[in-house]
Amino acid sequence: MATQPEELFVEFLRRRGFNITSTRRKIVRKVFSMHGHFDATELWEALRDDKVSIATVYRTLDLLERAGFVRRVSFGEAHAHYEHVLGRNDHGHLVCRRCGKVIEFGSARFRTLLNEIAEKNEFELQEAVIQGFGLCRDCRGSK
Amino acid sequence: MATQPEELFVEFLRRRGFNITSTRRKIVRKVFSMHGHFDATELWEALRDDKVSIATVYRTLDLLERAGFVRRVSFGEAHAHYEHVLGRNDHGHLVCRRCGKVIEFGSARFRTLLNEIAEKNEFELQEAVIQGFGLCRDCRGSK
DNA sequence: GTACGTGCAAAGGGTTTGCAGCCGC
DNA sequence: GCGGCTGCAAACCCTTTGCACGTAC
Repeated sequence: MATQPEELFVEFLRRRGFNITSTRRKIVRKVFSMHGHFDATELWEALRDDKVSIATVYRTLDLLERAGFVRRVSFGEAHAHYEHVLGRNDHGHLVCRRCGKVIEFGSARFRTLLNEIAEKNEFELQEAVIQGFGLCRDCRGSK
Repeated sequence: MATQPEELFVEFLRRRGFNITSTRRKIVRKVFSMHGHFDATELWEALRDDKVSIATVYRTLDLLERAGFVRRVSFGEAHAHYEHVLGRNDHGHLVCRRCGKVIEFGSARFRTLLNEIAEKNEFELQEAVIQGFGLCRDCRGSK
């Protein structure tokens, strides 16, 4: 049984009847080599040697998101950011409004609370977003 | 001392040296007559009789956001949503991915947890976003 | 060989901006 | 009257899409 992201994605494609192409392999590989968060353009630039079009980057990110390999996150900017999901625990973000730095923290306790609330509302919870906005240590002083 | 949103906003404008215009008054008034969440276009349509341009709607929303009268919220769509803030408690959202319904819940306990985490990271917390995505009661069945 | 995937360029949708005229102060 | 405010239209940016060609199967 496959455990590498690339192979897991290939399995996903096979199971769903999608073609397994070298472009898709290159993109997944790159996605999982990215540290932290990235947007579509950053990913595309990281792939410049592979001559992949930005359109295909978007299409593959969409596929990866549906497959649950990648999660779209929003840091208050207009455009989307992504993070890969495999082998990561639930976590939230503290986002600095001044320098954009993102601090992650475990969000298990938030999950528990939110599950209670979802249950009370007969809501089927699929995903939780826990984020704090403000100023990081380095930026507090230079207000 | 003013307590109506419109008068509070006028005070804010005066204090900051902005002009108090009839357009700005119309927009605040309409913002605080909106129930729940709205986007810029919905607000603009609600103002159609007042012949306000969409550009001014955006500019005034920006002003209202800086003044802390309005909060920008993201429901996973590409464009921004807003909600007014005055006289409202901290709350989070459960967003239905199928029908878009938004259920609000009190988020005081989340705040407490998040404050602890912020403190540990020497992070100055200004705002918290607590959101759950999934399926509401009505949409669970018709999956 | 057929259907799906890709690159390219153009279109799309939400948001911002430059500018000329208008209005608050 | 001056400087900020507004409407208009054009510009912007990120994202999606139509189409012709390429590639997996």
